[in-house]
Amino acid sequence: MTQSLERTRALDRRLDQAAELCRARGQSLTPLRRRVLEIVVEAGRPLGAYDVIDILAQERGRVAPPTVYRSLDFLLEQGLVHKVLSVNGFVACSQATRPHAAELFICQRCGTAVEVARRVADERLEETAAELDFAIDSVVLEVRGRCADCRIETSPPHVTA
Amino acid sequence: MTQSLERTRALDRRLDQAAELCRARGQSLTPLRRRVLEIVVEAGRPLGAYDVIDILAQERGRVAPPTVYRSLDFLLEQGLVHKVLSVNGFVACSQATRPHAAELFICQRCGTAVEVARRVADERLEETAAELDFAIDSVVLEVRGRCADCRIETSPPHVTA
DNA sequence: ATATGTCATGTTATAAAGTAACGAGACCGG
DNA sequence: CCGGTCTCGTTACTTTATAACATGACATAT
Ligand SMILES: [Zn+2]
Ligand SMILES: [Zn+2]
Ligand SMILES: [Zn+2]
Ligand SMILES: [Zn+2]
Repeated sequence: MTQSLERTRALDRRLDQAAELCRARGQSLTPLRRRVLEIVVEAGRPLGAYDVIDILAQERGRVAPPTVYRSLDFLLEQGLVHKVLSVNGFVACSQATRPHAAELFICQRCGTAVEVARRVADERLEETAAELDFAIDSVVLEVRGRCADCRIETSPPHVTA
Repeated sequence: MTQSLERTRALDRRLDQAAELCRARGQSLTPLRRRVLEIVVEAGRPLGAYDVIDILAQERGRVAPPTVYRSLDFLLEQGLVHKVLSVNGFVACSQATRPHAAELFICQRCGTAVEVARRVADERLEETAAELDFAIDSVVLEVRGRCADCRIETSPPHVTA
């Protein structure tokens, strides 16, 4: 668990930016919410709500689900994390300056989830929606497969819990 | 529950085709699996596994979850149904001749899910995967919003259970 | 016909994910 | 001080999904 000072500073900066973003919206990144975000950012891959609960519980004793779900819901609303339906998990947004639909490449071996900036779908998607006279509210795009590091490996998933 | 004879025949034909498809693959669409598929087709929108359980239970008494989940898993493998992550549901595939990723437009008011044939994503998706050196296994694309019928309505969701 | 194997299903129990409802403390403005 | 709002704690529960084991049907081999 020896994280470099540099990384710690970068993390703090990131959290400060998130706090500022919330403040600018008249919302507050409370200590709990900040810590939950920190946990998710540090993980670097999607975490289940109950993973977060377990981590928090080591620090503060029993933590009930609503405590964490509320914070995660808040972070979702603020666009600071994304929900990953494929794994029932939550991952930190890599570009949280404004809310957007996530486009994720999720490795089924190591569990990493890479968020892609460029809109992969968009044009044809909106065309199709227009043809259907369908009013888009949100889009879920999740690509499952093997990341560069894992595509050689034949071994079973290990997903370093 | 007065379904027209025509519709019943069309449904039977569809189920027969599914059976033939399985047979051609050395698999068997057993009575249970056929009935589960029928239920999902008849619903015309995503059903939860427990919805299917309830319907089956009216016909045969207590039905335990594994019974239905196994059938649904089979139908998923055969590409006869799709899982809809957004609603934890299962919907009949509208073009099951060969397996494919579903691209679904899901109405959040009435619950219908329209499957689109044209690949909305593809080109740019594969480009991006190539750049990441990511080996695609499957793609989840779910568009949430309001269908043509529901986009006028302001009332709350009713999702005719 | 008896044994062996495979497949589908039944059955029990439990895990994993998510939410409803209520209450207590902090904090702010009247 | 009081009333509202916001955050979090707590209890209990619902919904979704799976593990593990048992049974019955059918096919094939001895
Ligand atoms: Zn993002
Ligand atoms: Zn990987
Ligand atoms: Zn389909
Ligand atoms: Zn609708």
